[in-house]
Amino acid sequence: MTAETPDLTKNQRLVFDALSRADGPLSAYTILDQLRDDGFRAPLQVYRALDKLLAFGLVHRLESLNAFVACAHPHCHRHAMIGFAICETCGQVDEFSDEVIEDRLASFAQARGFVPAKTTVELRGQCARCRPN
Amino acid sequence: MTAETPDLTKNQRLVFDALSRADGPLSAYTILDQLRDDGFRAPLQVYRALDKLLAFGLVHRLESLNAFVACAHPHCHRHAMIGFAICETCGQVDEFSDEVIEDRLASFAQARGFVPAKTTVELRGQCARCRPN
DNA sequence: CAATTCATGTTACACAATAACATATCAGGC
DNA sequence: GCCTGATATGTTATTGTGTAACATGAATTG
Ligand SMILES: [Zn+2]
Ligand SMILES: [Zn+2]
Ligand SMILES: [Zn+2]
Ligand SMILES: [Zn+2]
Repeated sequence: MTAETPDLTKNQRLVFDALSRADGPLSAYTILDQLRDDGFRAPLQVYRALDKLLAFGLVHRLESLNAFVACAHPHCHRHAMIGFAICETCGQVDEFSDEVIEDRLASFAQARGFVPAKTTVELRGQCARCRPN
Repeated sequence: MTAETPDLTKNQRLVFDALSRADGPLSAYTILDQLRDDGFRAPLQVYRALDKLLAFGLVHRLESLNAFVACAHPHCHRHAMIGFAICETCGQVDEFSDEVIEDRLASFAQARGFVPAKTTVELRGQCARCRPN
C-alpha cells in the first residue's frame, strides 16, 4: 500500500505511521504523546520529522487547525493546489484538488505578478454523515 | 472612509485602529504591545475585541500566519470566499475574491453533502514588488 | 581516517490562545 | 430611582503550539 516512500528514518517512520493510523488530523503534541513509549521526549523530535514528511509530500499541514494529516493521495501530486474539507463535528478530513480552482488562482497570481510558493484551501464545516438530515 | 462600523466599544476601536494603521497583518501579541499605553495588559483584551471584529467582518484572520488584518473591502462582503495573497518578503497582503472559485467550492461541497461554515484561501509567496525581475 | 553532512537528544524559551473568576457598565422594566 | 439581565472589561494563571541553542551520534565521502 504505502508506495515508494523515500526511505524514512526511524523518527520519520514513527510519526508517519502515527498519522496513517489516525482517522483524522493530529496535532504535533498529540503525536508526541502517542510516541512516548517509542522514546519520544520533546516536541522537536516530532516537528523535525514532520518537516521532512511535509517536504516529501507525505503529510499535509492543516493551517486552520494547527494539525497534520497523512496524504490521502500519495500518487499524482502534480497539483499545486490541494484542498481540504474538514468536518468540525467528527474531525474527518476530505482531501481534494480541482484544476479549475488551480487555474483560476494561477491566473490571478499571474495577473498580479505574484509568485505563489504555497497554496492553502480549507473548508471548515459539517460533513454529510454528521449533518442532521 | 471608515463606513458604517457598527458602534465599536473602546477596546474594539483601539484594536481595529491598530490594524487599520498597520500596513500588514499583526499578531494578537503585537497588537497587545502596541496598546500597552492605552491600558491593555492581557492577551484576552485583544482576543475578545478580535472576536467581535471578526464577527462584524471588519477584520480577517490569516490562518497560515496566526495573524489578523483589517478588511480591505468593507463593502460588498456578500462573498463566501475571501482569498489572500501574502508576500513572505514584505508582508503585504492582497485581499481578493473570485466567483468562479466560490462556485467551484460550493458545487464541490454540494456534491459531497458538505456544508461549509468557513472557507480559507491563502496564497503564500512573493509579490510583484519584491520579486527579482 | 578525517571531514562533512545529516539525524537525534535535551533544555529552555518564545509565541498563541483560553479558563476561570471578579468587576464594571448599560439598557429596560418596574 | 432601583432591580435585573446582558454585555464589556480587568486580572491571574494555565494550556497549547513552535523554536533557539547546543551537544551527540551515525552515515557518507574523499
Ligand atoms: Zn495529498
Ligand atoms: Zn463529520
Ligand atoms: Zn474583507
Ligand atoms: Zn512583497
